[in-house]
Amino acid sequence: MSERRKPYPFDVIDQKWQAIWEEKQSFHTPNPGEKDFDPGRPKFYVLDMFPYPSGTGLHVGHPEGYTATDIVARYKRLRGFNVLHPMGWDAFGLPAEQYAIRTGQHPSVTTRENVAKFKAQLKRIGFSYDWQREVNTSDPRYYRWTQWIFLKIYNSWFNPQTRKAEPISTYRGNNPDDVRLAYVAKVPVNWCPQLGTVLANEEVVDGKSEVGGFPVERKPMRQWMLRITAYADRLIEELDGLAWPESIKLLQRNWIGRSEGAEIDFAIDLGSARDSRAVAGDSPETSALDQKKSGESPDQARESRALPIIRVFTTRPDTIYGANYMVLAPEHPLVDQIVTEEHRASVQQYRVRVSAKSDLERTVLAKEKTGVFTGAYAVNPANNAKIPIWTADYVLVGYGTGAIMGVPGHDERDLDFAQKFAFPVVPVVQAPEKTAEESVGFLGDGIAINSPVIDGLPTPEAKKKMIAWLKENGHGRANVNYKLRDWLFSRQRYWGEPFPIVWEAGKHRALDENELPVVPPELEDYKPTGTGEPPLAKAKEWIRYSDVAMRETNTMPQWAGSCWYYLRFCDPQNDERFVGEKAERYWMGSADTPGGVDLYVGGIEHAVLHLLYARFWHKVLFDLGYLSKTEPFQQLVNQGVILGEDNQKMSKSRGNVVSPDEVIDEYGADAFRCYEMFMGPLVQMKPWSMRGVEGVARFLARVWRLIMIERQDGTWELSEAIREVEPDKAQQKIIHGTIKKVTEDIETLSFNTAISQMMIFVNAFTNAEVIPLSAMRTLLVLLNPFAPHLTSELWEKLAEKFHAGPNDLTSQKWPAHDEQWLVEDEVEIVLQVNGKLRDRMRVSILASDEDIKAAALANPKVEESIAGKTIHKIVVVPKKLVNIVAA
RNA sequence: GCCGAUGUGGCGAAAUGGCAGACGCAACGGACUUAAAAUCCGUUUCCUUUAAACGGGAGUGUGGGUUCGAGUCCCGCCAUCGGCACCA
Repeated sequence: MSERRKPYPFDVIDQKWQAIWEEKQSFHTPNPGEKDFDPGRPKFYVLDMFPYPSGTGLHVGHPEGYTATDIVARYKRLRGFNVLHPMGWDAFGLPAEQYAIRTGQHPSVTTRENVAKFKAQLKRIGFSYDWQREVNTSDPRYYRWTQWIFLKIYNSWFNPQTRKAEPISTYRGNNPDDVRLAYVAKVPVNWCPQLGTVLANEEVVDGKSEVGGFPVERKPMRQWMLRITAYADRLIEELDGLAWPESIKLLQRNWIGRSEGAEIDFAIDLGSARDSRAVAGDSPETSALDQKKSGESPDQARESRALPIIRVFTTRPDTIYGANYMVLAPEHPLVDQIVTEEHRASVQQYRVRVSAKSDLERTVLAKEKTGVFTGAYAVNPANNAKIPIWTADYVLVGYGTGAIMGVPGHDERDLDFAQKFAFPVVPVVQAPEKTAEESVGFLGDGIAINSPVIDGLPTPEAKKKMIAWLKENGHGRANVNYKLRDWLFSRQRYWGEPFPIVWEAGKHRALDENELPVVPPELEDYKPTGTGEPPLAKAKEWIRYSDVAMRETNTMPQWAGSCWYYLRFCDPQNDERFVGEKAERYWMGSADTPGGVDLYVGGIEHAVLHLLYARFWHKVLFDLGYLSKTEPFQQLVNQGVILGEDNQKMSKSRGNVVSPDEVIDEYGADAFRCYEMFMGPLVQMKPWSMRGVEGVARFLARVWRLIMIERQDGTWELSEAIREVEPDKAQQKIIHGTIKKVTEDIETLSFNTAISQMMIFVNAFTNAEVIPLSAMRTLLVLLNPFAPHLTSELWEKLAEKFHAGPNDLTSQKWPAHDEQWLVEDEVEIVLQVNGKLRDRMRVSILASDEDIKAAALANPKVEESIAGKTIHKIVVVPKKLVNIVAA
């Protein structure tokens, strides 16, 4: 490769301009109040999802989104905006820690090396980041504020009245620890033995860890949780005003999984509950998770003092007359209380069997329903029928109340279960145009039947009336449930933010803000303990906070740092505040939008992880008065995955990974950037092609040779063809057409077609004997965001010779197109007969519809086609076509 | 199973309801060259007529529909990809 002569000296040019930008700090953006800040310009905040600096360096997928945002950033600067375009490092994370486990090298050392490598690679591509704003989540000056935000969350609660987070001091209840937005709970969590840590639901895919693909088990552990469920409704509602892809909004809505329905209380039938202890139990334990809620409901206090009840959640209260059995999740705490002696052994056996199953076996792989009878019975409050209570693992302890009423007539799963265990099946909703019998298995809305209270009512009304009836009679109430669970926020890791928390006499307590940052101790051994105890527990000195207090030894998940980095970019050096008020208001306070970052580009893999977590933190900080907007990201764009040349996902094992370095070595940074954008629409998945890079490189070389010609000795000089002349009419048309198209295309992120248009421009000038200087200067500005090195060099060359303005392209103005050059005096009109193309003709733009009709009918090809037919209609579309309908 | 996205030449793709295939790749032909590379010019959806040219027909996964006119809008189906997945 190396011997092939370069089509233009991109290697020299790239280095030269990167050095100039670095030296002049061309892309540094001052904050309000700082030197050189221009308040007269509008602001634009364009952000990339910052990378985890892995040891393997960048592949060509990373810079796809980065190139898109860089083009927008450079374009907006040329349009006179103050542009915030930063980059940083999501630097806490597993690989550095695992490397440390293998080698003993401190993760901070590995991280520093990887960051240096990433940064060098990004700089080679010529991105116009403001490197003075670089942040690193593993830097104590950064994570000090991550810990500070945690304290804010810890010291807040969600007031359901105001629907906002408020300082915990405003809470009037007895125990603030019950309502904090950060709390400790012993719950079944996703424990991954291989990784030695627990994981959030969002990090578990098909029962395996998202990182590494190791099996994950359910295990009850004491962990830190963040009360994201308090924000479930707002996280759904406040998506509405955002310019995000509908598919991502939908993904988030589905993940939150709001469903409206009712809670219904089923009394346990005393006649069958032989174990007197169960009946005598005075704790109205009704739900595995929502005890607090039920404890507050007024109608329950009245009736359940003496009797245990089973509370279920259903979205179909209108089907209650069809409920002829109940199921408790195997983990449901009431199972032990209600099971009869006769069935205790089989229930116990069943529970053991279930607990040995992985999530995968319990869900995806479960082909047949399983379950056992508890021996106990409940009473259906609608018809007082005595119905058996079973336990079965198709009911999940983590959703709703962990118990259901079985309605085999109108629920697929219940029908499966009923068929397997031979329960009767009663239709209670009649499907449209079906008989009652045929309505078994019908899941949609119909008419209530066999249901005295609501007979004849259509489903929506039947639901309402049934809920009202249940409420009136003290058997239930309307309720909303979510799939979203609270966010499991602690990890058993070394390389993460320590919690600013100490434990004293079994209770947690927040450290004071001025004790931050809490820096992790040096360790010799970073290995997970394997017991679920975090590695920090090994630092015996460090964990002793005082004679009576011990430090929390869990660390925060990697998401913590990325939850607010976009805020820190606004004011990264601030040691007084997580972000200065003025800077936050300026960069994050866009007028008339709910969000602050104007354009956020990144991978779709964060649709329900980072993007949900960051929105949650943002709302808490907004509620507490620290931020200007309710949402962090106004416009979101997901770039498509770049596949290998073999159309497969890029991976080391397939050997199809392309590194930006090899591409830049051979074709230069500008060709790399342009190809990334020319491949196809930004959001689309598309395969890499080295041939394609070559094509784009040829285009850039043609631009070079429009302006430069090669001497005998192989050096380049400015072409004599460039003259200070006015472009002719045809040239004006293409110049202004290109200005218009490229401008519109950048605004809509259609970079591929913008490049196509510039190719057309260049092709049009390629063999011109005289090339107007102004045309070239326009082209260089338009192409600059895409190919900044090449255009800067050529701009300078032209400026030197023609003494035309400053020789720095970055201080130029984006051109505006002039519509007068785009209007034509004559247009081509398409002639159709019955919608089929027959001929074309040129007519004056001033021709009337009548003129055009007459000319069309006089056209010989048209005459031929309509010969012997009757004309029914003639459609004239001005400047476009004539369609003659004839038969 | 449910939800969503996408189906256009040999390939990446383009097309406010109005000339399908812009632009690029690959391929083929030509110019330049002793030769090659590079560069420049041209051809290139498929079928078909013809000695050749001019022609003719079909065509955007598939079947319908709306419309003077559909790649584009509507309904059904098929395929691929992605998400969720016993969520009551």
